[in-house]
Amino acid sequence: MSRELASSFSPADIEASLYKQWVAAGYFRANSASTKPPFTIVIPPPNVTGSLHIGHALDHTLQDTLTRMKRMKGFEALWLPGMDHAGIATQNVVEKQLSAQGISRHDLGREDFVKKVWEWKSDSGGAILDQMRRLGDSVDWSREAFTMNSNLSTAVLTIFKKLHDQDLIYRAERIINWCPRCLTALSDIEVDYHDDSGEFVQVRYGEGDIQITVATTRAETMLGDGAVAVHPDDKRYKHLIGKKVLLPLANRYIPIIADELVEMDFGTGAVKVTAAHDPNDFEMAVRHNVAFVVIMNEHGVMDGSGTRFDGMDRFDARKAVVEALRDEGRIMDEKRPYVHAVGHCSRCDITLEPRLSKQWFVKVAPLAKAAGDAVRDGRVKIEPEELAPRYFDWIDNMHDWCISRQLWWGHRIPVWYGPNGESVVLGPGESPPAGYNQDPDVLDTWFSSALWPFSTLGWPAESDDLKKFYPTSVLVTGYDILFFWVARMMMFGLFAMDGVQPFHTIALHGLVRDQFGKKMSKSKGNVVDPIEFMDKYGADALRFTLARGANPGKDQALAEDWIAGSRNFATKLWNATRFAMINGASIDGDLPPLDSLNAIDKWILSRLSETISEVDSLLEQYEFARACELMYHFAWDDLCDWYLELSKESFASKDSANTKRVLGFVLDQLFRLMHPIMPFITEVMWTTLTGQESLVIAAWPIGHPEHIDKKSEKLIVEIQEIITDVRRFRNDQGIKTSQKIPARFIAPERINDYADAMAFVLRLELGTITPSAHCEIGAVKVEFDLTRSIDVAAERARLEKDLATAQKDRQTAEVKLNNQGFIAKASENVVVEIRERLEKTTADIARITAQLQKLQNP
RNA sequence: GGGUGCUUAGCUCAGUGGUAGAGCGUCUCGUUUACACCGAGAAUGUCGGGGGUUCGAAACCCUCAGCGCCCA
Repeated sequence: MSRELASSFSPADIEASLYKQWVAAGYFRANSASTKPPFTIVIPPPNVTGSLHIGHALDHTLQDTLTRMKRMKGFEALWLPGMDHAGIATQNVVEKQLSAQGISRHDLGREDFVKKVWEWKSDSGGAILDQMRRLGDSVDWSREAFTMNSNLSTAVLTIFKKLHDQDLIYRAERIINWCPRCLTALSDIEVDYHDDSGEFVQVRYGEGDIQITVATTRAETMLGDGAVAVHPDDKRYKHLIGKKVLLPLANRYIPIIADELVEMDFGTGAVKVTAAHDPNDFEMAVRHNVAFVVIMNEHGVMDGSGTRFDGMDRFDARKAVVEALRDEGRIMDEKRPYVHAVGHCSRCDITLEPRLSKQWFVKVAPLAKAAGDAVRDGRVKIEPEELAPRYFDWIDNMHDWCISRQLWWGHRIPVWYGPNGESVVLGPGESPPAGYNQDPDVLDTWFSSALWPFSTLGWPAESDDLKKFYPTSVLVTGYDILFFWVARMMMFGLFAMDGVQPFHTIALHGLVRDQFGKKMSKSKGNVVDPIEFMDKYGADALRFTLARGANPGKDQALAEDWIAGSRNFATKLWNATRFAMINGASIDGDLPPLDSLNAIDKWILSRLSETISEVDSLLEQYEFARACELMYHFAWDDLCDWYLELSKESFASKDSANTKRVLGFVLDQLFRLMHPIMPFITEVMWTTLTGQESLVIAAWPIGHPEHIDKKSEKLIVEIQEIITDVRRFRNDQGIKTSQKIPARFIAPERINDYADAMAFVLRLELGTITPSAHCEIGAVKVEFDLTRSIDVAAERARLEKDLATAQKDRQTAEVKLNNQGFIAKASENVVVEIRERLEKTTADIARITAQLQKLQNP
């Protein structure tokens, strides 16, 4: 194995081949027969129609980081990949292709259409899978799953029957969200509400003594009114309750009813009740036995009202109805535009229509109760905790779930109807009686993805995978699909697996936003492409950027500059490693005994151990951003800026065996620590450094308590202060970095031991000199022979600034110590700390003042 | 309308009671035994407003204002 790195790091050259090697070596394959403890993550299945967007890149980076870390920690780590068949989305894609050829799915027929979709899937579906390889996802490809595969379909049939047998699935006529374009029912969560500019009109119903004015945003539905409702306590209308009022245009008489659902303060306090076209009205109608009048067909076209408006599109009808009412003098008030939230199809964005329709539902109450309790009693933890109330709020108030869809692509509802209206639910492998026909509808896609944590592991079979890897360890996903998917997995998981929760922890992350924190959207044109970023900066840079921005449950802003910054960080590490290896960094043999090391070596080992322990604990708590921050500063500041600089003198002149070994150790451990976040570059650097097989299967680093050395840390802080102050002096005096200055240290022995190292960093030539200037840092004096007089003004400015700082610091310390309350009540160590601060600043002030005086009267 | 979160440097964000931080950006200087995708140094904040608790508040409590998200 070559033990030298190329002069520059080129991600594009190595990433793809490294990934192939990892897969070929089988590192990502989990073994259900293993005796190691399991660690399982199932991937939130992307849509088969989807491609990798920046949100996936974040989600996958976090999951991969956890999986890789656990694998290194000795767990049998399984990250299970797969895709969702995405009913409506996929059907839409294929239908669009067909319509380009002038064919509709009905021309093909159901069987051929479904065949077409499968063909589409094998030709162009799953583009995202290759993009996951780019990102470095360490998923177990041998277990790749798809919600429409036969084993997952078996799971669907099994649970449908089980739910049905326990009366948790029923068929009923209800108001559901209907998409007049996709021609299917939608569940509540497939509805996107956004503000539309509509109208709000008040219409006078009735004649003579019996008149009442109602307010509505959907005037055309008045043709289907079955009643007018008022609040029972509303004095304005009390006398009208129970009377019948004339419904204009339709020329029918409808009752005036009283119901507490009506808000007295809203509009006129009287509302029209259109039982077949509004969910709230539906409820009232059931309570009061109001007639259901259907006036619109599945395409959103007026139909069945028996008026001249039949045949008009719903929006044309709205205008026409208002016009007709105006002609009759029945419009009492109009607000236009009236901006209000309107439901749209989450797939095609068309305005939805509430529609009375016979559909299949899951009775969620008992399931949701169990799903809420699992979190309430701590069996499932939501991270961050702040998001738990949102979960409860939703799951404790959930409506029954409409699961039937009028589509062809999906799991067909396993219910068969007999010639006389009988019905039978079939489990896997069962056949219907002769003459029975299957329900034409398919199940909501989320029905099958709710089974994902166990259907992918072989359920309902009692497979080895299921035994080994269920329940899964953690579910990592964006808070935006907490309701869509997470809650449903909770319900079905607890139900199907006899109360065993599908995962121990739900770790929620936020959304990726643009550099100004704005939501990314196609219309704003601020959408970024993760593939482009990987092409340009490498997968590691993208991963590091996303992980570094990932604070639990919080959105993150992302700018291309920041990915470039991560690339710079990768380059920095590369160059540092190259330099270290040229100077003989080594992992051969044991670390030298601690007491044989100099303070610089002891310090970096101490810092390394602290960093490892803290990063480990942060990653275990899903605190990716903070973990990255620590790694970044350890690597760049401690290691590159200080340790390597302070060690150069030793490499250049002395026996540096200890430092070479320590440096090798530090790099080895650091690469292990960073590998889960930046797998590619760390793999190349580590295998080159160590000559070993792969970091993917290397052991995770652990902190060494015996390496923690506060004394050395304190000493190095002192040395850093001295170096920084001398650099400031040189800078203020306009002395070039390259110019060597004769100098000497007057310092205590513990500092003086490192005079050579400091001199090397500071470009000082130590020796006997005639000083013409000096710096004082606490008890340390550094004298220089500048062979010219110093810039007095610059030096005075520098000292005066130091003086001001010291004075300010002393003052705040003094104020505290003069406060009797502080002395009496503050904790001992805080008081001691402030006393020390007072002493130090007092000494500093005296020293600086003396220097300033000398400057004036040399 | 109900719930919930946020407001800290020019920008994006950390910071759960003890001298205000990071990255990027800005300014000055610089090619010295890794690295200009770099180094050194510097500037920059009455921590949204007002009240309270406390010896001490960016942090805890109350209140107001603005912004955002979820649900209806």
